[in-house]
Amino acid sequence: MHDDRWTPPRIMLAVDLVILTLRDARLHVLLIERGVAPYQGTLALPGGFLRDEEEDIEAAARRELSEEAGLVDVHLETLGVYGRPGRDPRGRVVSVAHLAIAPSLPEPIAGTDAAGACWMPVQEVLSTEAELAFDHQHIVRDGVERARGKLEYTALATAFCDETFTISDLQQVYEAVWGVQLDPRNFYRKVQNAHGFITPAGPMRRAEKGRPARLFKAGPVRVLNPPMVRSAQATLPHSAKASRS
Amino acid sequence: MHDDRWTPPRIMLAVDLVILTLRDARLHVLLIERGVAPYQGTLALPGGFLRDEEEDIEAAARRELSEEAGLVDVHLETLGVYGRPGRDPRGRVVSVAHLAIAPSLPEPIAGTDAAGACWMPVQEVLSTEAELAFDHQHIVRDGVERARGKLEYTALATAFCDETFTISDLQQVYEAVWGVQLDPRNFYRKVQNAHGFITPAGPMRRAEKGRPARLFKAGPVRVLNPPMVRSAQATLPHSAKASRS
DNA sequence: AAAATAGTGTCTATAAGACACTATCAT
DNA sequence: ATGATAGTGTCTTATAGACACTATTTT
Repeated sequence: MHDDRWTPPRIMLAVDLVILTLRDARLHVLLIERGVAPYQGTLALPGGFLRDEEEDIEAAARRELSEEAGLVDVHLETLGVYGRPGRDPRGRVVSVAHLAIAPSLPEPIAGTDAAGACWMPVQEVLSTEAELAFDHQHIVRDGVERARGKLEYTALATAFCDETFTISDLQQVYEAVWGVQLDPRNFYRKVQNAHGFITPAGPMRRAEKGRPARLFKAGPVRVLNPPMVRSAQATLPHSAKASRS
Repeated sequence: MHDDRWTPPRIMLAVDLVILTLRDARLHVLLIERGVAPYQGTLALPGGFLRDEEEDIEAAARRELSEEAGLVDVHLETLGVYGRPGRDPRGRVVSVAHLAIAPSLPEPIAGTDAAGACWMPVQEVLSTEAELAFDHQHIVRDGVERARGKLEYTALATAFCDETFTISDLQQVYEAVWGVQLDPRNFYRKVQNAHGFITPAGPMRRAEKGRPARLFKAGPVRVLNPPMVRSAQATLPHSAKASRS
């Protein structure tokens, strides 16, 4: 079928990171201004090549997460493979994209590298045309889609929160990621009924403006049952809908 | 931070295929007996290296699908990346696993290559220890998990069926992939209520033993609403459960 | 007291699961 | 007629969404 001397082609393997977080109730993604060609000066996802032939892919992703964003111990999962020929002018580069979820952080970045790192609202990234380097806008879109879907049937939302959080903190996550408004009363009930989703974190409380809320921490369960269905209606209590009757 | 002459390592990229189908109401996966080292003589997933540096990854997967299984025009999606160092004794090989779903086929294989190809019940593959080459058992497990999950909220089940099919054909898919038994009456209602899941295919029918059934074809919708929830109970009408009362 | 957020309860529509019943074929 | 599979209807229970109401804080 083919030449006996044939050997497989060698390609370059990169990891890219879609790092999502919440900043003032809006979903943001971490972008870095590229310092070198190609796409010098253009915004791009943090990432880089495998360091050597022995490095594990997830280890490389965690290394970039630490080097470029100063993040450790955050949720990290494989998002997909992006390897279309021609996506990188340097040659055949196949990138393994990862999705990372970080709790809200005060600083834009506390990392070591990456002077030009910034948190950018996802909405802006996805609405603009040809703003990001490579196929990174497409990767961001896929990452956000993944997060939206997993919020429904897994406990991923807690990855956006600090160690302890209130139920409205959690609601803000759902509202920001899904881009909808939810009824706090029904949300409260659904979260409580999802067995193992959240567990009380001591009798502590926290205040600021209204009645102090109970604190919770992530529960033991990763798959929600019943799931937090994102059904058709966005539950804007009784507004909008335009005039109808 | 690093040497100016540093260049990224070059790795070998492979594609592997988890091809699932139904054979006499059981879920099967296509395996091939390896003809060359490493793992010569061991069962493995069909797959192979990228042919050249220009070949697109999905194109390579479709090529292997055709060469090794004789399949064209079947459902194909990326499953994941398997690149742990040491998984292949030939060096650093990163494999992009794909999930393919084929309708029931009479022949074991009609392909060109692959003399030693065979359909193997998934249950056997997953229950045996260290039976498959490389990390392929793990990949099969992930592929089956993916299929199980997607059956719930997408129209993937129709990919297991021929162009036209009956509702019990579809039910067999769910029962085989999930490994449960479902009530035909409730299944009928749920499938019909999932808007756009299936559409009638002419006034044609088909018979064999009982009353002829209506024929349907895959509908336009890819995401099911409402989903086909695989809830806790397996709905074995009124059997088993062991003696209890 | 007023404003604001936290948390509970109640009502209604919808969907899931259990299962009786009717329909249409081959033999 | 009988057996087998297809398809419909009905009942009960659980859950989603709408929303009234109570609780606990700050100002």
